[in-house]
Amino acid sequence: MATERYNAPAREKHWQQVWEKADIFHSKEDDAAAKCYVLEMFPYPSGRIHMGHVRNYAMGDVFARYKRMKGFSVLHPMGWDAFGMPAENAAMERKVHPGAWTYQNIDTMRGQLKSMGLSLDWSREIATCSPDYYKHQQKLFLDMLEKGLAYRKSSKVNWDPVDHTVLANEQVIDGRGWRSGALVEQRELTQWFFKITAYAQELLDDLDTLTNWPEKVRLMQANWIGRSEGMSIRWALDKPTAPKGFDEIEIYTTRPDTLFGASFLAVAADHPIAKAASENNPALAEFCEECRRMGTSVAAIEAAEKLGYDTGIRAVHPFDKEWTLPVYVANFILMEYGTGAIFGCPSGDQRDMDFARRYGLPVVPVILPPGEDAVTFSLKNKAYEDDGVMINSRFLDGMGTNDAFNEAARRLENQKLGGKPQGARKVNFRLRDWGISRQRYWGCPIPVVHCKACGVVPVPAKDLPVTLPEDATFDKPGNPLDRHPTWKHCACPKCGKPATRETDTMDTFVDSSWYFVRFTAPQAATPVNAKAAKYWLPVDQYIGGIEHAILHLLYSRFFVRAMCDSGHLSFSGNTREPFAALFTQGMVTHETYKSEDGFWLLPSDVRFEGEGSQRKAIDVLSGRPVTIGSIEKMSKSKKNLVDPDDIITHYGADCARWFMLSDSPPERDVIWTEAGVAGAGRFIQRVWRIIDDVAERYPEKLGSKPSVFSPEALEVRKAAHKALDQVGKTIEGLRFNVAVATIHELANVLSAALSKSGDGLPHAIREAAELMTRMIGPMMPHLAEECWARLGYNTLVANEAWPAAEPGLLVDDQVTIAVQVNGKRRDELVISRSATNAEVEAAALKLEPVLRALEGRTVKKVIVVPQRIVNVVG
RNA sequence: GCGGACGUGGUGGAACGGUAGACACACAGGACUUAAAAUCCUGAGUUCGAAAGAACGUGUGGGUUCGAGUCCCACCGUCCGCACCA
Repeated sequence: MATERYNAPAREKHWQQVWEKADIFHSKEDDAAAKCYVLEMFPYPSGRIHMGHVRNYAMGDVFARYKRMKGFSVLHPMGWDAFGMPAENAAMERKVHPGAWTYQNIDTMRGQLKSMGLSLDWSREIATCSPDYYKHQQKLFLDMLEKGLAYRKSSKVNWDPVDHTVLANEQVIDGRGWRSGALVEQRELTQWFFKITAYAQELLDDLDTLTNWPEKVRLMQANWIGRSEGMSIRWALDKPTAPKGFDEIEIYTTRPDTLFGASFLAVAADHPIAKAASENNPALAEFCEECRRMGTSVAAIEAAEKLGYDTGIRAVHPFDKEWTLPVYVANFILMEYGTGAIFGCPSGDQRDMDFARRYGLPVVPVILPPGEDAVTFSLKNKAYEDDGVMINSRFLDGMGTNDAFNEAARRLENQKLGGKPQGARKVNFRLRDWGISRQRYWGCPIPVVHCKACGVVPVPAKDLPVTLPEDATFDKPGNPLDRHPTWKHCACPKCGKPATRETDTMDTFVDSSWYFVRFTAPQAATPVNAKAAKYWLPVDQYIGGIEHAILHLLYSRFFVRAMCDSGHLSFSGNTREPFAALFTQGMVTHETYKSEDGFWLLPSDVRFEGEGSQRKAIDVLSGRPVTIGSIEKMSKSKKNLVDPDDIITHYGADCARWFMLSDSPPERDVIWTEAGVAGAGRFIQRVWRIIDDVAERYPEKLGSKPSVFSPEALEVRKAAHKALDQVGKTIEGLRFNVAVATIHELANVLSAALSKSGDGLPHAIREAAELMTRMIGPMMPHLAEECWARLGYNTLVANEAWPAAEPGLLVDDQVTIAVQVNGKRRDELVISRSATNAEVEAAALKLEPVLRALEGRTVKKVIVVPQRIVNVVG
């Protein structure tokens, strides 16, 4: 019998050394084998790994190890998303250089990840802050610049007054910086942009090819891209009322069918006409200023308030020269979308309705909803925005919405204003170009030079990388590169005269938009090694947090396309998608604890008394009661953290991995509980005891199959092979919690079998033990090695093939069939698998509970689903 | 407001339209022990019943079906995303 407990922490170190010495996770391009590129989103080196990392990397590792065992040539790399603000904040607060801080964190976290026993190819490790990485990124930038995919323009930007930097629209959440939480201001600055909008249609269309992505993510991206089909329509302005130099206004609409319901036009505060009209109208100028101030922040909060100002200008209806409409400046019109001007149809749009009611404008219903009567139909204050039949619309009357759209469009296309068609069909996208300029030090320098004579001059490729100066200062806010005494001064690459470097660095999302490409050839002299990229890409299974559903994933999808179009990359298939399959795992959550005086407490500072509703928490230090709060995502601010290091040194990495994979479906949040971890730890000991027991009793490696198996032995064999089949399938589908349950079941069977006897049972038990050892290999790799060695093998489970289940053992000769009467289960029937429907029916009708349930009624019908169920209808 | 997901025992959760509650946690009883821990065995959806058994059970109400946790419709609740996108 097993005497010693399995000492996980000690044995895990041992097996990690064995793996490392054998260098078994080193991946190579092997044309003879099918490839599998498994990738988890690489971490930001914040200092220490957290439980979210443990969960993410445990899942990826199970998949990678399983695929290795299945014979795939696996690429499973790791690196560091190493540029970004926190390093600069650390520099400011603690007077350490961002680089030193970052690399120190990387060292710590690399050590932590290694202690998890992940099957990573560490020879491919990359850090995006290394010039070895970002010099290639600068080359990519230059080539995108040449192709017109990177450009500079002046634009209103989101300025974060705390971080002193520009933010992309995606980084502004509810009017606040995603990192600092500060209210974002609008500023006019010249910025670098990537032309992601050039790919809007392709990025949208190709979402359909991503069938192994969560539907939710595809939908979120589609909404973000925001395609709409409509028309731009030019309206003539009524001469006497128009400002100087303006004789028409162009609006964008998706509903030209509702033109006869129009009662006003509205333009954005930044619209040229609004500006012109403001010139000799101080009150209007003040109103426009007010709108701008509301900008991103307050507008979001006071979304309900629709305000406008009548410019006095009147526009002529495109279908009726005698009909003029007022032109307003309105706070709910965005200059950035469409043409920054609309026509308002109050009956067909709720915003327009609100506006019309506020300013006493006419409301003419033009669409009759299905089932309504034209005579009695009225709208009150609720617009009808759906389809219906046109009314009050002259030549459109009686048409359906679609036909009316087309008819209005046709007429406008053929109708001339100023010699040009008055209307044109137009597709509009919500997606805007990606602003990548950041006024920060710790990022990839944008490799261009500004010359008074030559303008913007790209740094020649031979002069790359443009590296960051080591001796920057971080003692005050603002851009350290800009205030550096010498760094920005250089000679113009074109004319040689004194010039200045670009001091903006790139958004760190650029770094993570192609790291998965670089992993395929991390030491290549060019950004991409074509052969390696062709072999490994796309990523076969990408795993990460749902929080990147839009930003990182959309940028990456854009970036690989830009890399293709600038000659760096080519895909063999007909889509250009970087991630063939995506899985978004849930968060790790934990209870929160608050002391009497309102401070958050770490779980390790709290002890518990009582159970269930009587459960009370007590502050370990003060002995005073603690309020148990809601279960939330583990975060530094709420202190509901459990340190992975503590778990790994106490219970071992396998335990942490196993717990993370147990119970909760991987896409859902998992609640970290002490009891759950302890349970996982107990199971590890149990597996060890079982294997130790088997090895003690049956020390011989599995030999040839005996000719006779007792029923008990056969049951064990069936259980083992069914489990093998099931575990393989569930890992394949990333349903780790089900795989865990299956292994539990097998352990139960195996442990029970040890107290039985019968022909062939030793063989069956030994076989089941050997199978189970390999089955746990992907999930608890260290324990598997220990068990495998105990079973007498000197090979590594990590190098073993995933065993093939015997098909004959996956099906039963005798099947249990449920017997229902009128859909209610009354009994069950054990019958030969090959029994005919008639035999099953006959057997079912003899069952006593069936007869009882029929209560003498005649049988009307019997439905037999072979090997599953019989339903007697009576 | 719009869009989406989800709702199953005390808890986490299983379940190709076919025996609901696998597996685990927690719980209770028992064995082992001087005792405890560890371990092993047993029990358990709810209600009625000593038991056999019966009725009711997957948020609520309808529907489709021989049969619904699963499909359809409406509602309630929870969570997430977007939010004046014309």
